[in-house]
Amino acid sequence: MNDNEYFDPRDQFGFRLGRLARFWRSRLDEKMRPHGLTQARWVVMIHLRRGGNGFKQKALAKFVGIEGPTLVHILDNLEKQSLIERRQDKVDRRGKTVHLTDEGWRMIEVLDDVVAEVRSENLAGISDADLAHCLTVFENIESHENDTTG
Amino acid sequence: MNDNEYFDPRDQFGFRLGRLARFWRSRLDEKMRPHGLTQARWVVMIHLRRGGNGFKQKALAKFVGIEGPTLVHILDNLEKQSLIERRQDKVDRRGKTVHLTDEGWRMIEVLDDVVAEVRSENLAGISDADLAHCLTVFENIESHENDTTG
DNA sequence: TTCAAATTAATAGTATGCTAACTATTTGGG
DNA sequence: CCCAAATAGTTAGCATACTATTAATTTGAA
Repeated sequence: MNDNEYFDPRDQFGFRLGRLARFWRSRLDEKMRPHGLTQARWVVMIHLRRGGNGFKQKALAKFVGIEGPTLVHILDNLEKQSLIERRQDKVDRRGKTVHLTDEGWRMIEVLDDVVAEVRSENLAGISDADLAHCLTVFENIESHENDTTG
Repeated sequence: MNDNEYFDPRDQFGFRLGRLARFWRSRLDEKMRPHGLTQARWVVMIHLRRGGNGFKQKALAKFVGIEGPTLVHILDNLEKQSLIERRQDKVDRRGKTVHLTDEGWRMIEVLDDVVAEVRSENLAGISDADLAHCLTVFENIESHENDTTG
């Protein structure tokens, strides 16, 4: 008997999660490549749109769920592409605020279609209820963050 | 109204998936660090155990779900740690087979406990049925691999 | 048999993500 | 006021992941 066929979902979950995340990223990167963007850069731009311009970098990193230095590198690239700009914060000279440029806004509109296409391909045949169920499980797992009291 | 509260699960799925995968990896890496291992290296070792020693590198990469060059680097590190060894394939001199060392087997036994601990922390309060449901959704998404006929 | 095509692993170069350490600035206690 | 501590962003260095390319070897067709 091939024991590859018999999986305990608890044993498999972490590995499958990572593999699917790689799969998802690679599909998105592939479709975005002609536009010169990547998943990571697009995610940052989307959070700027959602949260409004003028985020301080630290707040943006937290909103996106990445660390400061990771954001720095992504912003460097987005700035080189003229899709965002950093401005010196007038109140606190340590800080910088991040803003989408006009070109950035236009890029988001273009990429909305690309992203919608990838989503509909990846999620074809899967119901909203199934996805919502997954998201609930995801939230439960993340909520165990520092809860090692058991 | 803060529209952060109203999420379409289809819009959110990709982002949440990536964020949870980062969270999972970071929890595992943190617990494995004292043993000198990482999630990526451990996943390769676990697949060697599951599939038996003597994989050709190409087959192992496919089994793990990563690309050849990524595996090369991970094997370089595992070999430096004396946890695996590469052997020249006797039949096909282009190929190499990968084998767990005695030390590798011992490490796996030690890490089984660590991994079980992380799993039980991360998955506390989540039922097998919920996880199995997620895995089914994951499979459905991955099955759309090259199915862009729509 | 011989040489082009395919195959296997490795190397080069890039992107993303992390922690630790550094620089500049602000804040707060003496 | 002044200096220690905190904070914001950056830099350095590492691991992981990818694609494109290269080197060695095998395969297969003329």
